[in-house]
Amino acid sequence: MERKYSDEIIPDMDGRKVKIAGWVHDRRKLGGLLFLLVRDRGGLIQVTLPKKYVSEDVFEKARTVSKESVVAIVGEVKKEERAPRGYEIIPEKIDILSKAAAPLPLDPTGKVGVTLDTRLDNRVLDLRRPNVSAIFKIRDVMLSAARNHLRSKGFIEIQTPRIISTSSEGGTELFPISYFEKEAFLAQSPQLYKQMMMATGLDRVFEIATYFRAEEHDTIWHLNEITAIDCELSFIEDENDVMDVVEELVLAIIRDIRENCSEHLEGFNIEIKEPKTPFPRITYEEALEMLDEAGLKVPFGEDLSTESEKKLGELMLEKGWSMYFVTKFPLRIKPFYTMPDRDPRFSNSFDLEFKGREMVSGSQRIHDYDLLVKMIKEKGLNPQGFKTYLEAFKYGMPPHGGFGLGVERFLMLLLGLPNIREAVLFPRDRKRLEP
RNA sequence: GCCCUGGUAGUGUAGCGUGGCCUAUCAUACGGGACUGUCACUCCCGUGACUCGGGUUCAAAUCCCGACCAGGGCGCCA
Repeated sequence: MERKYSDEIIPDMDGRKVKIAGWVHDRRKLGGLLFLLVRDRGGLIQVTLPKKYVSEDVFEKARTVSKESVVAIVGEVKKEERAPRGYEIIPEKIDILSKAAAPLPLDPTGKVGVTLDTRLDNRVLDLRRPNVSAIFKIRDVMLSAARNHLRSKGFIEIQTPRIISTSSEGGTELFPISYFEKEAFLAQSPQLYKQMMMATGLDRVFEIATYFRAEEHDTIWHLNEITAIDCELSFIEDENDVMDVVEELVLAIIRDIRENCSEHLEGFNIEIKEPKTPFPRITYEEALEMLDEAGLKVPFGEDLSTESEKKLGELMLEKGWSMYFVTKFPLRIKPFYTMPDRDPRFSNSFDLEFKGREMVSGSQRIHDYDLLVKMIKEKGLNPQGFKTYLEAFKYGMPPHGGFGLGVERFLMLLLGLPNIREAVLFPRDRKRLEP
């Protein structure tokens, strides 16, 4: 008999024999009456066992089966107003496919609290909780929305190497790995490769992939293994064209989630609103002025501290803006490939801020070979290490720009998750390598 | 890397300031029992813990030192 999911059964199927399967979520014993709540991907199903009407064997199995055991049940659908879904199953057969050990290391029904550490140690059980798995159903919609949107805008999806040689954009630390007789590293971003793609004539590319950062940070906001949506596009005027792409992408994702995730969003105490558009584009200098007026001094030329970034978020939210760009960062604090502004102190760069946190970072890139070599040297890096990257700029490179969007950060901010680790199935941080 | 806070049954917690009355609280889970409409069912009985190592003291869950682990903030970083 074909298995049915709980949400495929309706009260009108009264009298039909069905097979269901799932985990024993809870059990309520009332002497001669026993309720078994079975959880599957579609939710919970009530299996009702009146002692008089089911076989002794079936009743005994249901009475003694441990919570979270996997069961398959064949029974009759009974329309019943007193049951949670308007129907219940009266079983004629119960197979215990896998017994769960007791007691459980955490409570999937969520009756008692549990710390994040315990949850992550027992992540598989944790993910059985509907509120937890909902995050990943939403994440799925997020990435699918991003793909659909970008494709509709003429971007093609690419895959660049995760294993890279020494040459990199500098900045963040890399994880070294052993690659036969050579030294190699895990990719921190697809930056150099996606730029090289601009010299191929593909014009617009995107990549959704995992990257590795060997930073020893330890916050609710950082991971050592992250997922990013990276885009790069050619023939732009300046960074404003890139910001247009970011804005449309972010809006497309939020709209898709609002449309398709209402069920998954139920457990979150949050209403996802479409941010006010167009997103303001305030320059670094303007941001500094706003902060100065609010009593927060940021030394000119320095990056915004966490405190000032959060403060700026508050100031913007007061004006009704939950999402906004900060543009024209000092060239000095940006990577070598960032296009300088007409005012050489600044750069054609931007961050997209959401709730006072950086979620996207992007810029117009340098497409001129000589300027690029000059900037590499100015950053104290050796052009020799960027040989293959630089080759791509020698034989015709269009003006281009791009950005990277942190998927976990977006998900965390959108859903109001208290810790970025919640947005990853199996987070990797400074201390955690298991599970 | 720095600063702050914490570590008590399977899980989540109370107790710690002012050491003794802790034979360590409560909830939930777990085992047993009663119960035919539960939906955090209810009720009765039971099992189960002071992170580790030193120290102070007549006496340490409680005070001190160290280690390990965790939570938060900052830095670095995106």
